[in-house]
Formats: sequence, structure tokens, C-alpha cells
Amino acid sequence: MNLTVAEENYIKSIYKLEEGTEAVTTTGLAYELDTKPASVTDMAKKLKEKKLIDYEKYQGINLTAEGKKAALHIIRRHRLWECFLVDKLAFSWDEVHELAEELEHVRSEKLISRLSDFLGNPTIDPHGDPIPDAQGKMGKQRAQISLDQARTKRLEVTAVSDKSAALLEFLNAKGIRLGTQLEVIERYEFDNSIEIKIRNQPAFTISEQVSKNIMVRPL
Amino acid sequence: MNLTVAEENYIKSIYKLEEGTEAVTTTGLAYELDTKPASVTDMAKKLKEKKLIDYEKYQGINLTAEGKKAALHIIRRHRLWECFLVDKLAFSWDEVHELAEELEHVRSEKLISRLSDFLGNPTIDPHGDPIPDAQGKMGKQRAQISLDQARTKRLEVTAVSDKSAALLEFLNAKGIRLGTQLEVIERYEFDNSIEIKIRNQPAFTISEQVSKNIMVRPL
DNA sequence: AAAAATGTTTAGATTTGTCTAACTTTTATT
DNA sequence: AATAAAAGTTAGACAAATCTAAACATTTTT
Repeated sequence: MNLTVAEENYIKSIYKLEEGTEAVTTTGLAYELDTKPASVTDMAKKLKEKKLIDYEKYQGINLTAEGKKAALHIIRRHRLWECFLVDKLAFSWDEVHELAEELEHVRSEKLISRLSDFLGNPTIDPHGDPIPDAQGKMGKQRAQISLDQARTKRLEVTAVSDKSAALLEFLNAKGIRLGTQLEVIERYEFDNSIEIKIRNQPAFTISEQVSKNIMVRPL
Repeated sequence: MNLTVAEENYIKSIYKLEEGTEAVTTTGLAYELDTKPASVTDMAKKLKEKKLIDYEKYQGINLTAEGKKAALHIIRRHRLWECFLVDKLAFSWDEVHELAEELEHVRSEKLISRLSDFLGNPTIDPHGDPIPDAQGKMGKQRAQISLDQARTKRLEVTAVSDKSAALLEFLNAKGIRLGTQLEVIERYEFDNSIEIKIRNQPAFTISEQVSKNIMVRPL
């Protein structure tokens, strides 16, 4: 199955949206891809033709088994390149997403399998997301919840669900990265902001929006 | 200056042809890019518009200073990726050209400068070609001639001018790589084939076409 | 110097991916 | 249930990059 770069990006975004909600809508996908609903409808027809999605007019979009497999391969490439950029080229986690978006479209089984070997066959990427194996099987994400839902005080950061440079830069500045251990000092109900503390540093407050995107596990 | 992938490929091919001959013709460029002369004419107009080439109807194509600079940056990216694939991912020299053709189009100064550092800032690629530096300056190719023109018997292989997998595979099979030292046993005038010998291995004969593409320096 | 051959350009079409504007369907509200 | 709002689709257009076929220009041959 030979996909264009545009098709790969659609498949990847559909996969991402499917993970969260059940129905992938035309408008939601357009927003995710920073394009227009009309363009999504056009592409949906092509992807249906290629049997990568199930699609009926006005009924939303879902990946077929084949589409899901394609998505996992793209995600594998993306995450391996992120590992390469961070581990070998010393990029920080907030810089790698855009570059990996480009590198992921170089399609070569051999390249990716060698890259994976070279990196020591990592199973999670720099944002804490699992890396699918060559067969497209992805280790289950460790049981994790977002910081805004956690109900224990001592927590460890396991992943970040929004990969925008804006959020990652913010976390960097605050000293929050994968594996960071933090303590919840206070939860403010009026705006759902949370006061947290890392090690011996002074406590600080983060908004609900930020806390929703930090995934944690209880310590 | 933001170039499309197609534009980058044209610039690179024009540079390559300019190195050899003086005038780059529409047909010659079409052949190099495996496309049609009409397509070349179309693109020539665009590249002229962007001031990357000098072009007048029926008068052939030449890179401007700016075009040359762009070409050298693309070549730098290409050759660094080739180094990465061979040195780090254990590809052999006959496999890397096509992959590097894709990787070279990921445009990021930072990525390339980090990659270069990671590789130890190499100055020649796996085929013996010099790698331009970040400013686009390229170390002069060591004085070298093709094997068919060499007039001494003991020679060292310094580069290969044709990067087709076909030739490189052949050389691989015969044990010829960069740095290989060989001895010319006999030159046959009727077809310009050459009998050569590597170290203690039995002598074998190569055609004129092959010998024209092996660059050597006298020992 | 005219004719033939070769090389180059133009015109018009095609494909991919996108858009806007108008229209249709679905969903939500009263 | 009727209607308004939101979501989704279609039709027609456009830009990039390509193609074929025909026209045009240059070079080579006779």
C-alpha cells in the first residue's frame, strides 16, 4: 500500500482522534490537520477507496484494520526518529516533534529497523509514548491518568499528551520532564488550578489546561 | 528561500551537470531527472523567477550564485545522511543513495549541524565525494583521475562517480571500495577493458564503462 | 543555402491536494 | 414538530508538477 505524505498525515490524525473519542468527525479532523472540512471530505473518499477507513456520508470516519496497521507504522517511524533526535543529536523534547513529522515520511523498512537497532530498540519515546514494534504491536501504555484527575499527592510524570512546543517549553522551564517526581500541595476548585512542588524547589501553580496534559502515575 | 522538493532536485541536478560540461541543456536535464523536456522548460521559468538560475529561451540553464549556494546546501545534507547511514546504521555504500535522496529534503539547519557534529564533522562521504561545510564551502576534491585515464600501475581508489546501485553492487562483489589499492595488469586496446588485481586475489577484467567511473590516485 | 534532423517551447490536459461558496443533512432548541 | 444552528458535502476553481502533441528554433547535413 503506497501512501502519499498527505494520506499518511490523515491516517495518523484519525488514529490519534480515535484513541480519545469514538467518532472522528469531519470538522474535528479538519481542526487537527489545520485544514478545512471540505478537504477532509475529499480525502475521506480517497482513503475509503483505498480501504484504509470506513466512511459513509455524514457518518464520521473510522480506521479499518488495515488503516490502523498503517497508522501504527507511521507512529513507529515518528517515535523512533524522536528518540534519535533526543538521544543522539541532543535535541530537547520540545524541539523534536516537527522534525519527526518530516522524517517519519521516509518509507523504508530497512532504515527503520536499523535505526531501531541503533537506538537499542527503545519502547517509549521522549514524551513517554510507547513505540509500536515492527509488526505494529504497541506495548500498552502503563496505567496512567492525567494530573488533574490524580487523587494521590506524590506522583511521577510518565508522559505528556500534547506535544506542542508551547507546552513542552513551559514544562522545560518549570523543570518538569519524564520521570520528574512531584507533590500536589493544593487544588483550587474555582479554576481547577493545582499547586505543585518539585523536590526542594519552591512550589508553583499550573492551570487546569496544563494539568490535563501531564500524565502521571502514583508513587 | 523556500524550495519545494521538486525545485531542490532540479537545482541539484543542474549543479551536477554544470560540474561536467559548461552548458546545461533542456534535454540533458530532462534525462538526468528522468522527466520530459517540456517539464524542464516549465520548471526553468519558475527557477528563473526565483533567481536561482540564469535562463533564456533556447539558451540553456546555469545556476546563479544563489542557486549554487542552494545546491551546495542540498548536497551537504545528502552526503551527511549518507555518512550516517553507512557509519551508524551499517548500510553499504550501494544502498544509501536513494535513502539520502529522501532525507536530504528535510530542511533544518539545526538538524544538519547536529548531525554533522554527531558524525565527527566528516569531510568526505562514503563514495569519496567532499562534503560542503555549513557555509557551502566544499574542500577541493583531491586531484584524481578515472581509472581508464590513469597511466601508473599501482593505484588507490578515491571515489566513484556513478552512484547507481548497479555499479556499486558490482564493485562490492569484486571487493573494490574506497581506499582499495589495486594494480593494473593489462590494458586491452580493442575494447579498452582493463585487467586489474587486488592484493593477493586473482586478477579480473573490468569494462571501459566501469573504469571510467572509478576515480583513483597514483600510489 | 535549403532541407533534414535535433532540440526547445507552447498549449492544453491531468493528478493531487487544497480552497470558497453554496447547498444538504443532522442535531439541538423552543 | 417546526425551525434554527451546526456539521458535512458538493461543485467549481486553483496551484504545483507533470505529461502529450504540435509548433517553433537552431544546428547539421547535403
